[in-house]
Amino acid sequence: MPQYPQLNLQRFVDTLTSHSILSQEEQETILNLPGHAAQVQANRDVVRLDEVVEHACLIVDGVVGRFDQNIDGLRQITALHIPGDMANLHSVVFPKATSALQALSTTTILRVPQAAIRSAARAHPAIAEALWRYCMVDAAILAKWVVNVGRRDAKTRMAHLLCEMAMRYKAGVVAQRVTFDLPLTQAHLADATGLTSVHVNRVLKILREGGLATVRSRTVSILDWEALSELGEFNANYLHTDLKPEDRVRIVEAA
Amino acid sequence: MPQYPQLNLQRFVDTLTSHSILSQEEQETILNLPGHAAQVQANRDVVRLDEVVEHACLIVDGVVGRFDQNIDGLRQITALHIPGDMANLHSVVFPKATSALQALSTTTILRVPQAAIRSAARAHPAIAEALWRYCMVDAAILAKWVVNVGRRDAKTRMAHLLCEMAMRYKAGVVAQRVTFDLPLTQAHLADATGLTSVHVNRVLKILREGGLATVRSRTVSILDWEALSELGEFNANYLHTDLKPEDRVRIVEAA
DNA sequence: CGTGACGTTGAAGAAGGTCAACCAATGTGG
DNA sequence: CCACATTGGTTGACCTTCTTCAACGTCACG
Repeated sequence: MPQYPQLNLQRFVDTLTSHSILSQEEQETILNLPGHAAQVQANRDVVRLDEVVEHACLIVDGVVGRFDQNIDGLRQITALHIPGDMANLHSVVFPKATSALQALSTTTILRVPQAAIRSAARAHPAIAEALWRYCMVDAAILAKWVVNVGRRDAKTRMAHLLCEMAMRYKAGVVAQRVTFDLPLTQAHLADATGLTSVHVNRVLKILREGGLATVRSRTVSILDWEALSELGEFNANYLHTDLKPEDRVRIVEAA
Repeated sequence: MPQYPQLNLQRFVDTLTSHSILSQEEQETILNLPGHAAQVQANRDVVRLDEVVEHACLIVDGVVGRFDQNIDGLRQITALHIPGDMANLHSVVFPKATSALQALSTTTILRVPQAAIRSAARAHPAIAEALWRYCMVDAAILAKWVVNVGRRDAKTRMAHLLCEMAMRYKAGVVAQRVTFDLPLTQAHLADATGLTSVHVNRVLKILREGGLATVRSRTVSILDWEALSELGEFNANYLHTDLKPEDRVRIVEAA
């Protein structure tokens, strides 16, 4: 299946071009990046802590979490990566992993050699710039998570997370309803929100009984987008999706 | 005072070269960046939310915080920037601010035009690379803050923050003691740790009475570095300071 | 059909928040 | 130079949220 990488890289290019301006040639350079697919079982590391990484991981299917933990082994997820995301693009500039990446469900990834990404970036400064910008969107999400975990109560936290994931999955809102696949356990949601799984369970019950959303182990159904996003104090700006064309950026002049 | 920018930019170059490899010429290019100094009073915005920024801010003196808040106006600091830090370097690739920057004490900043930074990056790919890497260190700190706020109790959180700031101030450990200037109020510490100022006060009392550290409104004295860093579960790796020369990175080949 | 992973629920307890008062230091205008 | 206001720090009493612990349910799978 020679088209396999291209097919999946297209989603990455789509993300890049949603905030950066890339010429046709530059886009094709990215589409032609090599990569080999691999499957990772749930709860297996994609990247181990302190590993020196030689590939960036494009998520093709499934979900991958970036993990850290406190001394008691209490885990905290600092990022969730879904299909189309380049999970550890930052390793292009920092090869040694400062946190582990773990598959949260059976996941298909495309390993793209950093050497190839680097030479693409070297050949096309606009690509380097777009990759940098991509990393900064990740950082903006991270900053929101600090606020979420630091200053919001459990219901609000969970609502915010569900809204964020809905937007990132580009799940369409139809008649206030949104449905998407989120293959996470309640324990994973707990690790992402800084709660216990018991409390996550109670919070989900409240959301369910309030008619806001139902979360089964694989699918999220938001029943009242308006209400849930208000509860979650959710404003999608920080995701930098769907930027108007005039808001997209390019510093490097055209070739 | 024509040497003024250079003097302060030197600290920024030092930070860059602590994880990136830059030639003499590249370093000088950064040192020769233009910039004009400005004073900002405590609690005044350096950058307003949604403002389209034309300058990056090098902190010369004082402390600046990156602020976000929940719907009730409860504030959360997502980053603290101290002298030598380029507070909003990411605005080079994302000019529109997604969070406000506010001075926490009377602060002197050096505003460096983005146009100049961009042309330096354009002329020297290694500079672009080093700036990208700098942003990724910021992001690594952010990820640690998520863990701190999400999974640690109040004492541990505060201890971790104090250790982090001590390291970033490069305050030397002398006979287990460390002292440095941290011009923050307890309310600021609360906003950084996701606690209330009342509880910050109680936690600081515990640290004081345990002989671990004293925090006055302007100076932090860590009395027992060993004990405080253990309590705070602090491991400095993520700060990427003092990398061994062979761990520093350069992708772009030498000119 | 047993075993393990995941979800659900209740009861009790702890960590931290809220409210309110008061103190000390500093600054300001008369 | 004093009256007063303001800001930041301190403390106590009470209350809420979330955690902890423990039990049990349910579904999938070997």
